Amino acid sequence: MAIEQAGRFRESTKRSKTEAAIKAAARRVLARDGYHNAKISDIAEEAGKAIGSFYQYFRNKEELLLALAEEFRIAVQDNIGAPSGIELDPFDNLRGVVRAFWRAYREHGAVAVAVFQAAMVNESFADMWRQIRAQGIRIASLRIRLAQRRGYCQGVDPEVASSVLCSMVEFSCYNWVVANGDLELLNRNIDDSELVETLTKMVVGAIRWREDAGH
Amino acid sequence: MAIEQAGRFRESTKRSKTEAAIKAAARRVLARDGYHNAKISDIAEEAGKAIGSFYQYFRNKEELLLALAEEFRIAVQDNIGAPSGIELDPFDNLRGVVRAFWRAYREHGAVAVAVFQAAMVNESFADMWRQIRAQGIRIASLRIRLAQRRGYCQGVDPEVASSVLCSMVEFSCYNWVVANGDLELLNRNIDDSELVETLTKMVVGAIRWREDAGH
Amino acid sequence: MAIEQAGRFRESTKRSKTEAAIKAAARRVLARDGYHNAKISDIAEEAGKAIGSFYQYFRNKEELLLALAEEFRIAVQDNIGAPSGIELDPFDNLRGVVRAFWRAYREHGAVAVAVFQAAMVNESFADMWRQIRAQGIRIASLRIRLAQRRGYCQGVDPEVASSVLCSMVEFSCYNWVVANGDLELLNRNIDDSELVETLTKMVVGAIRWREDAGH
Amino acid sequence: MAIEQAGRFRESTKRSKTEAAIKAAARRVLARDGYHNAKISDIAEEAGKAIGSFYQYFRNKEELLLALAEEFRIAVQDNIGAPSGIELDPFDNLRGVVRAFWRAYREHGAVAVAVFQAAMVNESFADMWRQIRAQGIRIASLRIRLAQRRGYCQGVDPEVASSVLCSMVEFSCYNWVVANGDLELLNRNIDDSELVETLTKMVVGAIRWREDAGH
DNA sequence: CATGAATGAGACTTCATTCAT
DNA sequence: AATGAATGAAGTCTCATTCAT
Repeated sequence: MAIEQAGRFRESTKRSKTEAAIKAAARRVLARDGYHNAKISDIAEEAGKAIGSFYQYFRNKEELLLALAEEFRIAVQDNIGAPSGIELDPFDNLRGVVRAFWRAYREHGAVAVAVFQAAMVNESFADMWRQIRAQGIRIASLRIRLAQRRGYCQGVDPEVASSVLCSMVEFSCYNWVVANGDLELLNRNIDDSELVETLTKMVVGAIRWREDAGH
Repeated sequence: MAIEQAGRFRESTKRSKTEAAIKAAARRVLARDGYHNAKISDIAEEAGKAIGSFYQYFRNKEELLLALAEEFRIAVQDNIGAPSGIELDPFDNLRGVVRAFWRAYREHGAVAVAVFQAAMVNESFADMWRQIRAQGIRIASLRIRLAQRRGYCQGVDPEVASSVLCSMVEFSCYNWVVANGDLELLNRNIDDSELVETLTKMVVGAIRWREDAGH
Repeated sequence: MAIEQAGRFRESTKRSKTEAAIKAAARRVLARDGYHNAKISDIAEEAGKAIGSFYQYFRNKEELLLALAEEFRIAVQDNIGAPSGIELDPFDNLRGVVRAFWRAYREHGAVAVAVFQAAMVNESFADMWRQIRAQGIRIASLRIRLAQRRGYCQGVDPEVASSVLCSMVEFSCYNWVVANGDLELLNRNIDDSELVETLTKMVVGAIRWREDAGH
Repeated sequence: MAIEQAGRFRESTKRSKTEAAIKAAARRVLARDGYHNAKISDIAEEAGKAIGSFYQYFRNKEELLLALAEEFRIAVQDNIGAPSGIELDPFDNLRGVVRAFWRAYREHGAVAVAVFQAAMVNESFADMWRQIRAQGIRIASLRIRLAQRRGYCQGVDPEVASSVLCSMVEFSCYNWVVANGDLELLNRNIDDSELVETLTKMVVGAIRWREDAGH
């Protein structure tokens, strides 16, 4: 029985090893070629496996991306979710969220972009994309309401403002993290921390204003 | 000679008529199907022309998009660039830019998105995309420098801040204008003017802050 | 205008020529390899066309067979339908039907068999097959009712008897016409007319009996 | 030695158990999906065995079907062949044969159909099919000769007539037994015994006629 | 013997592009 | 210039078969 268990264990290890190899290869190919240019055969080759092996684990490219996206979603949640003490100052809290998002993007950016690309062409990914965004918008809108109770950013709809906030963070990360974003443009060496710092300040600024503040 | 000129005129008119028909059809198909799903044959059919006619005017889909993008760039410039009196208050000025961008996006959104999609897959479009962004970043960074001279948003790099600003505007527009952005999410009837209003307030807020402002 | 018409005529001629070439090639390949072994590429090659040309005319193998089957159905109708004077002696009439069916099978056998093969695997062809059979059963059952009114084959259901009759004719034709049926078995030179003659006699015999006839 | 024998016995029992499970599963899958759609993996799964186990007992799908077909042939022989008292009236005798065939078909129809399907595509199965038919034709031709000696069905070749007879029986059984034959068509509840009864009457009628019988 | 992951040949299908009319 | 049939490269996916455990 010990042998049988060992056998099973070894087998399932082999199975998950191959799957992991394919996923890892997929992330690399996705990062390199983008979702639309990523061919199954390239992914298999990158993984050092036969094409058929891909289909042992995923029905097609969509299902693969679905699996990767799930991992991304979990990563974001793990980074953001847990310590988001609502008891904190809403601005400090937002700073934490931005940093967490940036970190997740740094690691899983290729997948996030791939989902985004797929969403442009495929309705089920468009849905997933909206879900992910909705999650972010909900989180941010809570902070905005808190800020409003303290007298800030009066007269704007919290969800709309939250949508803007998310766009700001997401797309900044996209343009900085993903292939040759604006950094090349800026032609200067600006390190991660400065980017996040500035982004955070502006996120906070975008909701920490009062109508009556003089110019 | 008069006849010849008339002939040429008629010819070029006819030529540009077919070309215009194809471009118009392309815009519709792009809006409907996205760049990657837009087939040459679909565009030709939508234009009521034969496939061969497409190749009479464009070498391939890229060239077509290049032409459309050029029109988009001009439209944005016409709306924003020229008369943007730098003499104005930088915040009022930014408000104008945001509104202009929104208007351009409303009209040419499909093309903008198509260029964006193409940029994810094709290096030459990625370059074009960066150019377009650079244009926007340069414009915004001027306003930020002005604001900084008045004591606002000290301690941030104007180009980085400008990059964030552009991301905020572009991606908000993207998510609102393009197919079922966040609006569906919000599940509420929010009209254009409120969206732009909020976006503008936040854009301004994002740079109109002082470190010493108490909570 | 004459030129335009000529052009159109020439073009449409070209179009239908290619389609006809593919259909003819398909019939040959179907006869040679059977439905399941017939590859699109083989058909295209046999027609001297590129694979892509096949798809210009048929969405897939099913649609091709559908078209061929329609021609078969029409051929059978043309051979049988028209002169089936119900005023004739029912037995003479049946003889004519058998001969007509045999002739149709001789010419379109490969298609008939292909439909039959496809019907074993594909529900929509199974339906078509049942339709074709139903047509035959209806025709035969009329003759059987006539025969019954004259006192023959009492006590059997006309539709069931008709089903048997059709099976007899169809499957005899199948086994004789299609690749090396029973003829090889018989190892003798038996010509068409004797086969049809015997088949006809037995078809007639199968319904021209009376219960009271002594052994 | 006793132990060794016991071991062998147990082994061979186990062996045949797995083999039997696969065969039984194959019959079910064949009935459900047809020969061409029946995948090895489906059969293995249906048997609750691993794919590899299939190859322990059969070299491929053909060999499996060969084995099943052999069982079918034996079943038909057992039902018909052996004790078919030639001393009986040839018509009574034919009735018995028809009933026997119908019974065999009812039980092993799926295999018979599978062999038939395979014969359409595969020369070695075509051979087997002809052998099986030849067997039936030989049996029936004997009865026909007997009938001819008594003055019936003069002027027809006994083998050809026998071929027709076999086609009638086989294909009627096929159309009635196999998925949604003509029964659906008839749209009526007709039970087995009536079908066999009618089939038998017509088989007999098909050879029990005299040229001189008046209309 | 049993297992089932790995393999890759082979079939299908799409679509950008060409070219003869 | 306009047309659209013809083309075939390239990608997707299936499934019989092998082989290491």
